[in-house]
Amino acid sequence: MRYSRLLAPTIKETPAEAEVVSHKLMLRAGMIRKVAAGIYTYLPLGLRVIQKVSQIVREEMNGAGAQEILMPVVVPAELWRESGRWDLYGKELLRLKDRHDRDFCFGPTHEEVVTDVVRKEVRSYRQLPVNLYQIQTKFRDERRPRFGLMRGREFIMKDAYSFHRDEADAEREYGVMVETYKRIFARCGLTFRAVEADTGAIGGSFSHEFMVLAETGEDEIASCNSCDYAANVEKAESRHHGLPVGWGAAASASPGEPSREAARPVESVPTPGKKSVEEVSGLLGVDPRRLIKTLIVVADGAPAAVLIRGDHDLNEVKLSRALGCQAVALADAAVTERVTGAPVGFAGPVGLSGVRIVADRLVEGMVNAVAGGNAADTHLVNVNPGRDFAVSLYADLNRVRAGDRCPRCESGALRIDRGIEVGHVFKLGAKYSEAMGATFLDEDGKERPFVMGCYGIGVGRTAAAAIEQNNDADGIVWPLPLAPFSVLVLPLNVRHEASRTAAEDIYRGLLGGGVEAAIDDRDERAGVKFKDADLIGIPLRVVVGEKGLAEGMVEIKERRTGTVHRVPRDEAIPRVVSMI
RNA sequence: CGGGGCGUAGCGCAGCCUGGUAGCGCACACGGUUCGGGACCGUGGGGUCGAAGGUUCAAAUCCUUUCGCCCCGACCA
Repeated sequence: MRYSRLLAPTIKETPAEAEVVSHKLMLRAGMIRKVAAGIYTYLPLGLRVIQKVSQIVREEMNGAGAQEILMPVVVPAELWRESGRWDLYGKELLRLKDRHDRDFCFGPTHEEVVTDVVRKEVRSYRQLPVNLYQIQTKFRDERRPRFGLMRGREFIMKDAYSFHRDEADAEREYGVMVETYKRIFARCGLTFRAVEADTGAIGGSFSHEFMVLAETGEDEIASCNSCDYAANVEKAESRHHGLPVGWGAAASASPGEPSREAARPVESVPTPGKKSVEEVSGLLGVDPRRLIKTLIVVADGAPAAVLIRGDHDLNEVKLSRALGCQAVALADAAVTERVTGAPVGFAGPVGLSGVRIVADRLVEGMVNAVAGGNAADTHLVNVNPGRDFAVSLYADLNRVRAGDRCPRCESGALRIDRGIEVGHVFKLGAKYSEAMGATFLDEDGKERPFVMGCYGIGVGRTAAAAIEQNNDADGIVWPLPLAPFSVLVLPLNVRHEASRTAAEDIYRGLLGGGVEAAIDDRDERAGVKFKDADLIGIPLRVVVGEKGLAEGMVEIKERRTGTVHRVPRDEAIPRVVSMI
């Protein structure tokens, strides 16, 4: 590619709309341009990167035995009604009508379509398993698109769906996909982790997310420093031993003996103006672990009280899963006061009526705890679960923190990192096949629903994540496999005949050798070309200058390290080839 | 969806409070000088001030409505 013909409109100033580095740099490097909120045009450089990611995905998926197909973007509502998701999916599903007033949607995911294909075309267990994937533009009408390609409304995704005769084979394929994904992200040159994830609205039995580690990630992931346990914080557990604090020095993360402390009678104590755990524990001189924190929440419209040990935080995702409800939110002051009969800050489980009380499993063993008194400026001490109040449900509701003990191994502690979700694999089971009557005949001639799996990769998001992880003050530092070009030949002065000719020769030689090369043949000052080259982030740069050329030399510079290799011009091509 | 903010040249912004001929930097075009890290000088083109309505002799500026975009939160295969 000749830069003089390339539409790569780089900009010096950062557009105001960009918040994260990948978005800023994609705009500045002339890779993408916004058309509407969360909707972008991919300019030539951006598209080349997308194609690089796609090609890696394609090769690895094909290598794993999957087959590429391409499904429609516009999907008739009937299919979504069959699965029940037409009514469940909500506003993220972009719905439209055709000229006959029939309902359609713009596919945000394609379980229904692919299940429809397979139920029509696959009849026998002999035809299984089958894994079909596509790389396609999706649309989800996100409430709040942001961060450029990281969370767009329209985005390119690889989605794969596998169909199996039984659970065991689905699990086998799941394992194959996990390994395939690891290869894909490794080939992309990314630092990532596969973590256990919440299955969310799509349902299914278990799932893993693939997280590219980056400060700006929207997700938090907990991982063990000793074993290979890693999970999204939404789902992560820590080791409790099911105990309260073993009174004395033991911390939550340490094993302890069950408390032998004898239960004492409840007493009311004045705690004027002391609302937070810190204030109350400070006033009473007790360890925060001895407090029961009572949160009033609204779960699918109904208020409930949630009990958490004082030093812990509520994990709302775990709570909503435990309650089996769709939406959980902290209640506002009015609801809290109505439920507890007290100002915010003095809620407690004792004497609460009319609301469900759910508690973290750690609360169950607490003895002589401190809790709100459901009256202004009042707390209760020596509160004991079971004796003083009833809990309708105990569950793990604790949000893990760095330093918590690993739930899987004896010695490990958890650390928390931020990550960008670039891939997600699910075991779906028969949810869609049953809903849509997608069945096959097994060896016994018995009709059975397909057992399914689904596997997604955000292609554009992967490119963005690569930038989040690979950039410096001058711009993008592409990992070679994702770079729009491997090498840029840069004649310093195209009006200098010998430089231009030498650069053209090298450029053509590289192309002839199958190297993805570009040449900056613009009549621009050297500084401008250098700045653009750094911004765009092409891994290798061959600089052809008048002085060097006089000595028969050119320079090869590595974008990532800044290392410059001075080589004879005739050796430039083999040197470049050896470096990529 | 709740809260906050912003829409003025392609981009980044000032002007608005206190109404009176629409500005700056970058980018762009032309001329000259320059030429290994986003050059300099000069000249020039480019604006329905997001849109609609209202107040006023007069609206980018004040009022109302509306659309778009951004941020925080909630939410999110």
